[in-house]
Amino acid sequence: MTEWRQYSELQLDPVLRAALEAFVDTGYHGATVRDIARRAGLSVPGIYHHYATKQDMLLGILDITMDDLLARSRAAKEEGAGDPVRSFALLVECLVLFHCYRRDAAFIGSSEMRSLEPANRTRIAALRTAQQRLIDAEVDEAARSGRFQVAYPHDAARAAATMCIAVPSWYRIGHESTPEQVAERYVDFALGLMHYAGPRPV
Amino acid sequence: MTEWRQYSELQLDPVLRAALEAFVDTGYHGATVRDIARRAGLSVPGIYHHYATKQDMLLGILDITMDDLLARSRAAKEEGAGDPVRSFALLVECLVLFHCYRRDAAFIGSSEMRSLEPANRTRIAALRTAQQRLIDAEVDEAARSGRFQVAYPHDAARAAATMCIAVPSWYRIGHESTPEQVAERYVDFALGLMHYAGPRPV
DNA sequence: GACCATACCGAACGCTCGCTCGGTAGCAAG
DNA sequence: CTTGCTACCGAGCGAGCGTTCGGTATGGTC
Repeated sequence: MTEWRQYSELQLDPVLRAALEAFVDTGYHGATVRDIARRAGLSVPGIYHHYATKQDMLLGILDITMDDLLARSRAAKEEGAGDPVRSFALLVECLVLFHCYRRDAAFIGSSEMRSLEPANRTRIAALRTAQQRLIDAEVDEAARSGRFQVAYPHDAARAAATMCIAVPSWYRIGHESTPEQVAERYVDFALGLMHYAGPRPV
Repeated sequence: MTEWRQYSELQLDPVLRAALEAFVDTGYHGATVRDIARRAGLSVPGIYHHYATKQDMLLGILDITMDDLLARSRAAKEEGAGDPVRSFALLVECLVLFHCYRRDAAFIGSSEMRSLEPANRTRIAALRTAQQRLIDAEVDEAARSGRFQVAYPHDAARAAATMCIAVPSWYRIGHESTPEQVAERYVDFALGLMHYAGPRPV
């Protein structure tokens, strides 16, 4: 994954695609297997031929989504290797692009964590923690070298991440701004939040 | 509401208190009326003596919560009247304190909007829009006078608000930081996000 | 003492839920 | 031309859902 800015349609089989639509509309508990089947153009047993339980559908969506995000984030971070301010800016850009282009999946990823059974939640939560640590590491280093003037680096990193994660709550494709425009603005917001005073690194 | 920084236990009757607990644990659709009844120490018909439907319980919680937030926000804004930077800072402080002290109710307020029936959603959404407009107005004015160096004031205001609204996703009372400490840090983050360079106004 | 409103409850109604049973249709391999 | 595999479906199971019915107990009013 070197082209982390490049997005084509998310690769989901028809069942997961239908499940994702249903979960976005009514939430995991509110979505019925009959509704998912109708959206997929299948019967209810047709759905169960592919996935053993509704829980497995949620888990499948979240696994694919988090793998995609982590791969892109690692590539973005790599692009700025050696310069923590630049790496941080690229991570924010990546996070916003992802939450615009993968809006539905990203939205489910943050809103339906609690609908996972404990063992599944533990696994997915670990992926989300890994994602946050990528950001924390760059902020820590930029703060240590004095380029970010921030007294509580982890709090600041979390604040920056959460404002990106909230993007799907208001953005959708077709919005007056493109994902690239939103990402550019959010990089600027995030650097400001860190009280970064130098030149914009992206 | 002049003492918008003061918090005592949220005034909810036993049924709404139980419903709020249940909604936080499993979400609106995942919570059952039997579960709410058990938490309230009542039978199922006992619950229906007080509220006609489960939907009315969600609506009651959201109404009380949004009224509380809006009253506090208007008071906070008033305290900085005449100085938009100060008003904005007070609004952010108020928003963070609220999302710490009223964590559960605030969490439901942002996560269960989609579980409201259309007519109810419209009403509550209007309250949330009013809340956002309070912030927008101050950011607009601070940007117009050049004290906030931000090219897209509404995007910046939304970014600032969403990072505050996300606080309940990680904070709970008993956290190593007090609500007042979190609020102070977030005011600093929000002002940085606006590229504010002057003295801290709070 | 009759009346009424408030605050509840045991039992159950009709429905929908996640999920399964016992199939069929199509197709490739032997 | 049988066998076996994949991809499905009509019908329905048992459980649990939101909600309701027909009560009872309590306490205040005239």
